[in-house]
Amino acid sequence: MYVVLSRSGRDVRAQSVDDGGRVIGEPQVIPATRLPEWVDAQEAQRSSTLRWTWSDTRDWYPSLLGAGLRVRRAHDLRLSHRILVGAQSRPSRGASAAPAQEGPPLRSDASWTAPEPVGGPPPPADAATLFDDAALLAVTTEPDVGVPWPATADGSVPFDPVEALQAQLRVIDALPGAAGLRLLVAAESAGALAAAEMRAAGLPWRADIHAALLEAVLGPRPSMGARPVELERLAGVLRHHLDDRALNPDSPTEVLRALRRAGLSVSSTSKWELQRVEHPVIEPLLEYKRRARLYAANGWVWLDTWVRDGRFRPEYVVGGVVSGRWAGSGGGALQLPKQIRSAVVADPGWRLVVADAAQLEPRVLAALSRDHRMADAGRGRDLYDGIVATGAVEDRSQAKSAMLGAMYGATQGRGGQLVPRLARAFPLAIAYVERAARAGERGESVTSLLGRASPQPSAAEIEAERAAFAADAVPGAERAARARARSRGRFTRNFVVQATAAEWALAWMAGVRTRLRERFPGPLEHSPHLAYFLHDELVVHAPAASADAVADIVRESAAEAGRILFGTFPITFPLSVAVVDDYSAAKDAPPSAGRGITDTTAASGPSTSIARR
DNA sequence: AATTAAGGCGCG
DNA sequence: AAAGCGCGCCTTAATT
Repeated sequence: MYVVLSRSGRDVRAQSVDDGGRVIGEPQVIPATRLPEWVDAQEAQRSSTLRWTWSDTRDWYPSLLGAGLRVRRAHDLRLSHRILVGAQSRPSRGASAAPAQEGPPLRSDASWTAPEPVGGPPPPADAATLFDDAALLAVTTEPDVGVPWPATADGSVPFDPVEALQAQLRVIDALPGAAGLRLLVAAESAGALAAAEMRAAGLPWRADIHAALLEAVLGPRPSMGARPVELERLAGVLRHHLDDRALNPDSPTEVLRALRRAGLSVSSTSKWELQRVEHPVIEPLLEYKRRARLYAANGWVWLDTWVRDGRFRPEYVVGGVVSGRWAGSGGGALQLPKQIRSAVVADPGWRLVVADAAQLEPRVLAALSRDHRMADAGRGRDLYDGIVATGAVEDRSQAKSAMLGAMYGATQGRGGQLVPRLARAFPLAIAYVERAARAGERGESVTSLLGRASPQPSAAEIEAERAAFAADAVPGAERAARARARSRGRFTRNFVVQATAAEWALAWMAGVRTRLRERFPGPLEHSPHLAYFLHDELVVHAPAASADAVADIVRESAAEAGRILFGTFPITFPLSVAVVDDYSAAKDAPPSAGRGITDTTAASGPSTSIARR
């Protein structure tokens, strides 16, 4: 049952709609000021079936959270729209593909859909080869406007969310993979709830600890525009070594020029290149860069801007990455340097439960491709160790390089060398990503397990590629076109894994938040709550007495996420779970603990354990 | 003066 | 172009 909310002056209209999209009864009108208590009452009466449906969780949920409520489930029309437009515009292909049944067109409004609206006829059903002109997609017009959709996020233009919901439900029913899409839309909406909750609660942050760390590394806070003394000192060392009194170490151009003048054969000033050069200037230069980065990205200005009342409240952008991963906005939420994680400290009497899914993406690939041998390799232990045990490669580091190489499309270097050995040991898994790569090279879209579609190449790119293979093409164009196609292939190759891993993570997070709410009801801030999320890692801020129960919840939810996505396929998703006072203490279990997947637990120190199904 | 691109580095 | 995916955001350099 959906309860669709919309604003009408100072009132809120609530219309019930059943799972088939049929309107149930008359709309109720609730004064906006009394919405929280009304929502609360509805949740209490029928929360297990009810799905709050609104244009945008970011517009509706914060005020409910502010009133001390948490809702169980939601349907975010904006996020669902985006997913469905992507799924709908994907041409079905292949001789055996079901006839296109795309349902009613959804309006693609640029202000609401992050991916560019795309559309196009299916390519020829026969197996088209790479760079065959026939394989390139022609691009047609956007789908017609079918569903009224607000042009602005505040819903100020006429917009009927009931109609929008009905259209979405019809589209889902009409698309192949409806069950997956239904799940995906629910998971994405749950993510939106979690993101709002995490922003509301914030990540506990000790500004004093952060500031002390800055002083230790940079010296006292400098006045505006001045360079911290430690950076100035290092700059002096660099100037001395490079014999350049005026060198600005922040200018890559100047530094590169000075390095070459000093006789170093480098083509850039990037860390990876400098690391392999022997010269007395390298060490202080890398040290300067490390500290300058801390100063610029997470220095005092960052602290002033982003930490208030002991909390860091970043904005999470749900589905902000094409793969469905979250992005962040403001404060570099998803790039918190490990260097400063010691400032993330639980409140007195509270703990951080830090959980990390071990080798999530390779495990997702094993399950996606139904590769039992790879799944076996990871059962109950570190997957890379398991790969070594099969004899495919010599050591863990090789296993990791090979795995990443396979998922990213490495052709050279260590990864490129090792992928063939992986392919012999795990042919199903490797074939899966290879197929995705070939599809991308042909200009096709690929999908995640639940049906999130990768964006298709733009009309301009396809046309440029076509032109590059014409008889009168400019010299070199063909090579460039092949490079672009390969680049697309690496993207689609990675997309199938990254996007499905993002779905696992959404399911995991959804399970955690639902269980936390059930087990520990009441306002967020007074009970265990999600505090941070980072692709394959979750942090729950919890009263110390509840930390062990929370750790169990996190593990149960991981196992459940595996079942939701992959059913009975025998894949495990081990977690390292640490109950700690500060975030930095959670990083990597001690070596004796077997890389973080043993069963030791202790209330006060770092501890790890494995999730089993 | 105000944007945009490039170089670089943090995270997964 | 790191050998190979996805991001955000900082400073400097280039362009309008």
